Amino acid sequence: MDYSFKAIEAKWRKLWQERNTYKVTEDPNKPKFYVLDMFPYPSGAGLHVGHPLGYIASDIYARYKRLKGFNVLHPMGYDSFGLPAEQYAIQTGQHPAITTKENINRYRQQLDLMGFSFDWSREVRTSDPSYYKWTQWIFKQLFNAYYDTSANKARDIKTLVAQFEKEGNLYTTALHDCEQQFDASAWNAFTTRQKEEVLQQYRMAYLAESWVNWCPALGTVLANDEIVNGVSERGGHPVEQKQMMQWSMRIKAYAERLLEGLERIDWTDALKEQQRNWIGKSKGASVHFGVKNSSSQIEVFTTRPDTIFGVSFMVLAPEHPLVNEISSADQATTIQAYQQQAALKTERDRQADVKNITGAFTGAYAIHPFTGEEIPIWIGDYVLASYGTGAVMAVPCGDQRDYDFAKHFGLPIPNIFADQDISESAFAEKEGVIANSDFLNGLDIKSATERVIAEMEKNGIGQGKTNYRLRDAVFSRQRYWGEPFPVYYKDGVPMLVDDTQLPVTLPEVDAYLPTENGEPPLARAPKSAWSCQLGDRMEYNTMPGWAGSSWYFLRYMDPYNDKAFADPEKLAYWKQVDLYIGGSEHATGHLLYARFWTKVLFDLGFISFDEPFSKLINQGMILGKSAIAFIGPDQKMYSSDMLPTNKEGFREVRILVDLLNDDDSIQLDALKTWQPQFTNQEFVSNAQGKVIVKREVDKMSKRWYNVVTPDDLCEKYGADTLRMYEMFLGPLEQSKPWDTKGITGVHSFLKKYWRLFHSKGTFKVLDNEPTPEALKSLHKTIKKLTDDLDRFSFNTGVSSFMICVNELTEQKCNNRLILEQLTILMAPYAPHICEEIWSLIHPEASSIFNESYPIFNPAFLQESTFDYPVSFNGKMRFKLSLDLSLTATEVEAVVLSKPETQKWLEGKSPKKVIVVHGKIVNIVL
RNA sequence: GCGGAUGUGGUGAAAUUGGUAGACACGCCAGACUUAGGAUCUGGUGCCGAGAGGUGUGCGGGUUCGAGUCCCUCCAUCCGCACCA
Repeated sequence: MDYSFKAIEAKWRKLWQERNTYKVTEDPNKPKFYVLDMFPYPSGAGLHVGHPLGYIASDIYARYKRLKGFNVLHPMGYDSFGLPAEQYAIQTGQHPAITTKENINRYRQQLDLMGFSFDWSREVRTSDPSYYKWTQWIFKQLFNAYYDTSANKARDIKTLVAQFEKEGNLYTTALHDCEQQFDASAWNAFTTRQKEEVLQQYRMAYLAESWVNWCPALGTVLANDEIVNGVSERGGHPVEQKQMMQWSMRIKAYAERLLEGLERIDWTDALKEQQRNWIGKSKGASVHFGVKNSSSQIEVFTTRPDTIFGVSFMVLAPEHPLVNEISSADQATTIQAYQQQAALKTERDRQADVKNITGAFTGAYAIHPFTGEEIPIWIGDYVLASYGTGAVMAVPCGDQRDYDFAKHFGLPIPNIFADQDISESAFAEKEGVIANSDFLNGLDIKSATERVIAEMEKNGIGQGKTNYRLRDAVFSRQRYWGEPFPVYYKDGVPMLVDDTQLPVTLPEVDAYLPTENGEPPLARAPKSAWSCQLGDRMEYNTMPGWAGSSWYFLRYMDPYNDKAFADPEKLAYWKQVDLYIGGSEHATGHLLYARFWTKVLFDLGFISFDEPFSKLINQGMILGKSAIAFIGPDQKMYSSDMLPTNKEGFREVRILVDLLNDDDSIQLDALKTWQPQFTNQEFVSNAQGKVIVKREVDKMSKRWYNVVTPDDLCEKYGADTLRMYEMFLGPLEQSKPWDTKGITGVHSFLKKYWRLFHSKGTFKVLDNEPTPEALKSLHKTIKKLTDDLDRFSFNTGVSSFMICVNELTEQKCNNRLILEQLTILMAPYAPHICEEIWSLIHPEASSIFNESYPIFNPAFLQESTFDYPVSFNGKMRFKLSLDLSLTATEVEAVVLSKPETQKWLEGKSPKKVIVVHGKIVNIVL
């Protein structure tokens, strides 16, 4: 009987579904294990071979853990709100829900082909009202929370309100943006609206006028992580800075804990560094500078307070609120011109224009807090309004940007470093001795920093401060296809929709575009279209893409619960995700936000853990190999080995990779029917009559015509072959180009495995006594496989199976015990074929995945002899089989007595002989 | 500029604590079987060399009896961040 993978795979897909093989329920008698994939956004393009890479790895691991006796939660779902469906809706008028559903069906079909062990009964979709009901509910918890810096946790806003009623905000330890101070009687005298305006400055989810990244082409704001190189991540449209009233999340409150938590989780250093970098902690001091002839003060943040005596000017961001107030009359025009010019520049222009130094003098002077000297105040767009305080004390001798600014505008550059030459550039090293600095003279940087901060704190000039680059996350989007907020407005005051009225479902609209007044699409919905109609109006913004994905891993634990986002007992059973697999592109988006929400839910007592993903692996990207053909000036297509040296007038065209033969030659007839432009194409073929293309590695994408789909490969080789081949390609974390050629090796391996059980076309295993060789092959494989899986080395696992099958074939082994255990070992990698084999051995069994994993027995690997490699000066020359009972001294004696050794000694006597028992012999000449 | 990762045959790669470099595959070469084969099987295959042998893990140094692995300098590629005070 041949290995008819198609029939086998179809059969088991059906039976697994019928038998609910992968359904899992909480079982207190078993240890749990939670294996999660980053759920996909179901795009219209479907899956290519790169997408399932991580799913295959997680599936293998989930099945392995299950065979090891764990109760494994391994769910899948869809991150189904998002821009592409909405853009498509704008173009076609088709409701995004319909497109999304179609795409999900297509994804599901493709995923099913691969034989994953997902418990589909737990599927979640973020765009499903029964799901986003709880996204809205969590938003409400965030709205009703503030951050208490003394307890270092989020708390119910009621606690804060009670405090305000008792003593105002004079002694509060809550984190806030509130500049107003009030006592209890003042608070109690506030109107509802005034109270809410104050509370907004404390809430974890808050409404505020803030600088946002506005993308005019998409008609919405974007979070920082949604912008790549100054343009939108989706679509690549330009982004500008704009002040708008927006919902935000006070993620800054968690900066330190997000940093600290990284110490406790098993993620790669690369990813942790990316998050650390994004959070951007820097220690320094906040210093207040008085302004001449003004009561205003300028607060600056500096990481180098030790250089305070080197300050020769100050620079404010053009948008700094004090600029207009302090500018002198004669400079006002210049300043305004500069401000306008800066405002016109997009973030991208500013970035592109780093070398171009610009700025303007305000005409005002600051007073140096220690020397009392007058310091000119400038504005310049190299100072960012959104970082620190939007103002810097410029120390040109110690900072290159300040140095360049000073040179450009002819400002003084006093040197405060002993023995440092600053005639060419600033001295920015973190080691040195301070000079010309009054009480800091002679101190090194570290002690000077401590000393000056102490002095500042004593005189009330400033204090030590830690600053973070992380900014609060903008949470509203002016889009249709997202979660509506559970918020309405009454007299301009935002109010929460009551839990009983959740979910606030997405209302139908007549178009998925902003209104004429520039309001978000939801403003188009008539009152009657809303699931609830409260106050003067509902909130028209929707939540960003990361809202639903920040907590979905919790919903899998209890996806149908309509009383809570998940049952506390189930949450307590499954806890964190033990293994999370997905791409590294989410480093500063999803992975940060999910950690943030988890910490808030933890603080508020809803869950018992404050990190969502205890181990995370980033799978590498599978790249495509594009096919490039050359069209000559004569419009003929040249085989790449027929190109003239002078390629002038030649152009390159990309050809669909499906049109290639294995030797990279084009199937010419297929090409002619592929696109009309090639219908009458003429060719310059090579000596073999072929037209060969050049292969180039690109991202796998439709636009490069280099997409390889899992469907085609499943059809041709079967899912088991594809699964194993994807693992065999190389280490999971590594990016690598896809090359279908090698797949035949894995496919013939599976056939070879199949043949172990079949002699002369019939299935046959024997109950004889296993041979020591077979036991050795098996147990070597058990050990290797377990080690490999424990370190997520899936590629070497596949090799081990090949070695084992090669050895057993060599030994003509068809012993039942050996082959059974091998089959269980292989089942996580190749579930269909192994399940089929298992059913042939055990017709009564419902699934191989109810068996238990083989146990390694070192006794079978014990050897009595060892082939010692004998090296001379570290270079291996020959091998010598010796009894392992020989001691090192005995080994040395035997080795030295051998004629082989004498030959390599060339009459010399060895200086030294090193014998490592059971490892190596090295003779030093 | 800062941070991270990676450099090993024609190709994908392996070598887990310093101990036989290139496992396992693809490809290629030779052969067997075959009407045929994109089937199956056998043997070979880092490079130089007829051979003995030499040489070899991005470059250059170092530590060691012994280095792909540890240390230092440099180079290249990829990724992330970036006028962050």
